[in-house]
Amino acid sequence: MGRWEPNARGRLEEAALALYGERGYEQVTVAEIAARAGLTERTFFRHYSDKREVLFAGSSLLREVLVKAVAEAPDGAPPVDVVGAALAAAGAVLEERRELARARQAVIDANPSLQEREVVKLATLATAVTEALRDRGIPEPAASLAAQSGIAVFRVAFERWIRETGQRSLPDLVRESFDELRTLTAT
Amino acid sequence: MGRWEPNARGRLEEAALALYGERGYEQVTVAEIAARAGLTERTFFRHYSDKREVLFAGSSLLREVLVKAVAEAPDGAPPVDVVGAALAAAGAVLEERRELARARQAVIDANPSLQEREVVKLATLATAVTEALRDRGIPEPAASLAAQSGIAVFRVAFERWIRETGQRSLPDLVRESFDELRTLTAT
DNA sequence: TACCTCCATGTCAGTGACTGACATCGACGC
DNA sequence: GCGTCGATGTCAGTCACTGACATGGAGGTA
Repeated sequence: MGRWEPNARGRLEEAALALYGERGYEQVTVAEIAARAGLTERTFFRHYSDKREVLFAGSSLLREVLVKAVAEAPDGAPPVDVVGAALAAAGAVLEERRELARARQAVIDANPSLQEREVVKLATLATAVTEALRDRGIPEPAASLAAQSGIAVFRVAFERWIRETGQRSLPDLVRESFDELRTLTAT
Repeated sequence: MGRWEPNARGRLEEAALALYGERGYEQVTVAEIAARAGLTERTFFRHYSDKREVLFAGSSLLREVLVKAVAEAPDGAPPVDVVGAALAAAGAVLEERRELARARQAVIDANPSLQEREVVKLATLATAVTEALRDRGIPEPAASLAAQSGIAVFRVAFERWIRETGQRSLPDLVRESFDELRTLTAT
């Protein structure tokens, strides 16, 4: 057994989400989060660059999944389909963490500075997808347009998925929202 | 004459831009900005919610111009033209402050946390335009699409305007970029 | 076994952004 | 003249975030 309990990051993220949910983001100090995780404030800042970032660590996983899915799409597939498949893959990742995602989103929705960070993270995802598309040889501005529209679709689907008590899976909702965009732009 | 020098906000903004430009955003303290403006740190925070906001105060003027232009566009004009006219109006506002805009953008481009705030401000502008369009009876998703594409066009034109030493005015560049978008989407 | 290096974490002392409470004092209306 | 108002000052405090240095188990090496 190590000198320290394992999975410090996991404990920090769990503690932060719980405390932010209980008392609101601004009413929680980093020292409290760290204490709840059995760590010190200094260690928190070694893992996360700031107090918000602890809520957004998962977005790097999402980015990897998106980029990988774009890279591995069949040759010659149209950009729209490539992005659609990538978004469905990302949706599948979140599908298994629905309650977590819901709690996290509630915290973000209650605080403007967290929304600010969320917007940036989404923009980062769009940029990553754009670059992955360009690596497939898709030229601008098609790459940017497809990526940004795709992220917009994902937001819509994600919001429905969070809001509904329903049975539909996130990948299904992504496909559905995507079809709506297709319908719109086909007119 | 008043008890205080007039135009405290103007002095704060000028001092902040100058200091950020000279030494970089992070190397400047709010106390220094306030001192240069002949005020105290506390007064700075009465005018601006945080250290970044002093650079973005002008965006509310831009929002007003955009919303007003959208509202006053001729009845029955297609959304695209409404947005185009609004962007040109906003461009005209900035046209008179080119060196200011250039200095400000250089500061923003040099600091990620300022870029974060900029992204949020642009999103806010897009939302305002969307609402103004909906007030004209333009339904979703046309309103959102037109607004967001419009802001994207504005960003492209603005970047060219900042970068070029050229003679072309920002409103002209806005129209030019807008035509490029039209060409793209017409295919 | 003894030793050594690594590295995640702890400890401590800062700096600076931001806030709340209260004081000040010209302008302005009465 | 007098009272209110509003922009600013003053002061003390909290907390996010950082740099420098200490600690001690893990895992490798002689």
